[in-house]
Amino acid sequence: VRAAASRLGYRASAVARALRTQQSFAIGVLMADVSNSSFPDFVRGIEDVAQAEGYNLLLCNTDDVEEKQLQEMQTLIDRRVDGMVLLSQHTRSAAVRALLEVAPPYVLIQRRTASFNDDYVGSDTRSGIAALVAHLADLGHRRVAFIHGPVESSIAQDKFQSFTVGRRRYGFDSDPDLVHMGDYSEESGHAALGRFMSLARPPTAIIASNDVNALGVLAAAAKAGVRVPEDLSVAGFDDIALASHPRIDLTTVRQPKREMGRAAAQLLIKRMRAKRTTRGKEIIFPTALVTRGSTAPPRGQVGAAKLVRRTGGRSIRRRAAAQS
Amino acid sequence: VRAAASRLGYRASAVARALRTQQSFAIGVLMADVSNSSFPDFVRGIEDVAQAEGYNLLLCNTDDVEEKQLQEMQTLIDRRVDGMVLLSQHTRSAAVRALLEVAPPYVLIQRRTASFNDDYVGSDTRSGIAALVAHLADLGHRRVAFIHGPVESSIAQDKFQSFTVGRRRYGFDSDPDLVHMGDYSEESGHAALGRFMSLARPPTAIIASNDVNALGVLAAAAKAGVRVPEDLSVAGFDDIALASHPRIDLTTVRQPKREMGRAAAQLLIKRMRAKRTTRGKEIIFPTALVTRGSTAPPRGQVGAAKLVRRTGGRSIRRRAAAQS
DNA sequence: TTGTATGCGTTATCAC
DNA sequence: GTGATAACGCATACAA
Repeated sequence: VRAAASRLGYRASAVARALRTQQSFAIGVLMADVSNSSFPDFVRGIEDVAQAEGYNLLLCNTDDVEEKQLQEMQTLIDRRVDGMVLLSQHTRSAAVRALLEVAPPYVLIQRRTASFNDDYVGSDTRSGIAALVAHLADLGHRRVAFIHGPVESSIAQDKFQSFTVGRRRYGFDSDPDLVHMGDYSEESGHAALGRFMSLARPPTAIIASNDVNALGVLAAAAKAGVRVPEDLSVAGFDDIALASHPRIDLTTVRQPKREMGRAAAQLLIKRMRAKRTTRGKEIIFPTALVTRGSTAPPRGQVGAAKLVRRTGGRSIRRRAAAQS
Repeated sequence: VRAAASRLGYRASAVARALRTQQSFAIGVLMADVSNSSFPDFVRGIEDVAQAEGYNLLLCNTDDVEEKQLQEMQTLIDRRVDGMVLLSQHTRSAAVRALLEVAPPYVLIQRRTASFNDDYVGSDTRSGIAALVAHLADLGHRRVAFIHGPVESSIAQDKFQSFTVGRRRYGFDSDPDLVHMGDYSEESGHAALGRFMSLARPPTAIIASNDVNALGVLAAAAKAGVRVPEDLSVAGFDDIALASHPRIDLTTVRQPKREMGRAAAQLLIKRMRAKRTTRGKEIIFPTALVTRGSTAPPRGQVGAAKLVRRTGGRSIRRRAAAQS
């Protein structure tokens, strides 16, 4: 009957359907900036399962500005998205919590709120940093600088805490000067290197807040004539695509970003489909130390070098996962 | 009257409004893969103006597979997006054209369809490649290899044509072996280097299909012990963020991607608001040669090196724009 | 200005 | 099963 008419170009309106059924099959994704290399992998993972489950993604850039984030969240709510993914967003302020209160189901990635009952996908950053610190200690480093990520970021705080634990354990120097309060940007790495290298006693290694940040350190080092790893070891966190490039060859901690994005989307969709509200679930992915050429024994520590047997090429040491 | 009730959490439904007004204030963006570094900058530019104009972005990954693209396009149409941005997508096949026929306004980025009357935003790739070829010729290169992007890409074809013109002009060798049919991937660069270097007479320089592709060449060169630029000059196209990193330091052709994204969104919105249909408009951005450390005179051409005065640091030569 | 009815294109409900 | 009808939440047109 209507088959004939339908064949000739008719397509049901998803808008009308959304109004009628009260579900839009749209998922909002909030992030600081798509063009920051830290994020696209997560987005891709989210889209992988969203697409498979018939959902579309609404992308919002917040530039890490809470004001913009609130605005975009409101927009997504107005659009009646079925769910939201908050990728490394502000999650603790009263204004954000108030909006989340009236928001559709959501899941957090890379910014936890221990005090709240949210769905969360993250990675075992503490173990990752611990492995990294152990690696540097093995190489013989005792004067290790640390670039702190955004102060309000729970992940950045976790990393720092894990660093302090390791620092104590291995007897690293703990001058306040060896900690730079920065963020995840490349510029921040640039600035940090400048500060660290102008110290009376510069560090022999730097742990950056993440890979993008570490790229800034590497760039600044190259410009300043500081050789890596001969004069200075540098490590990052993330294992972005570039980190493995031979020209960069950055020791870092890998976290499976695309997988994490997938998991977040799955968690979210599950939550969206759930009839009754249950406790927030956390999925923590294991991290893995990826040893590359940017870390080596410190100068004048030739002895220590012998302690470390470089196997064939690069080595990846996996850390146990804490799944909950 | 209603002010009171409104204050207590009421928010108009964008879904209902969309149904009623027949405009969704959503723009669909189709791209191969967000996690490919070539794309996020464009997306960011699109979002800049979309956001300012009250539109939201629906993101779709097509993996450069026409089948997926068609599917996503259909989804966007079903969702009644007000417009679509086709970022380096298939645009010539009958199936795609048929869908575009019934689609809302759209704009093409980085894949032109001269035979159709579409809105288009691109960059002056020909001039860019011409400048690059001239640069290599100035350095003394006469045996220059070329990695061809996806065969169906109009941009890739443009680049190749411009290359052949320059090749003839400067009397470069024109062995068929010096052209590798590849794509924009890093792997493609890897493969190309292997093939070129195993030639009886390897090239002294390689022009990659884009920066990501060039990164693959650099990586493969590093692994194969081919020194850049001493043994081989390498150039890319795009000027992605990493290209300027001191460790990469890639000579390339810059195109203002974020600006192009912005222009595309503006063009699209203009088209969406237009009452009568007008001719398709093309906006071509100028490109600029960015000379960095990955290109140098070929071995045994010390004389030629003198022809080129490296000014201070890096030099950027701007090319005139063709605006239409 | 303020109020009331109608329709956007679906899905769901109800009667047949 | 098949077909008519209401309702989703707005905007608009029209009446008051």
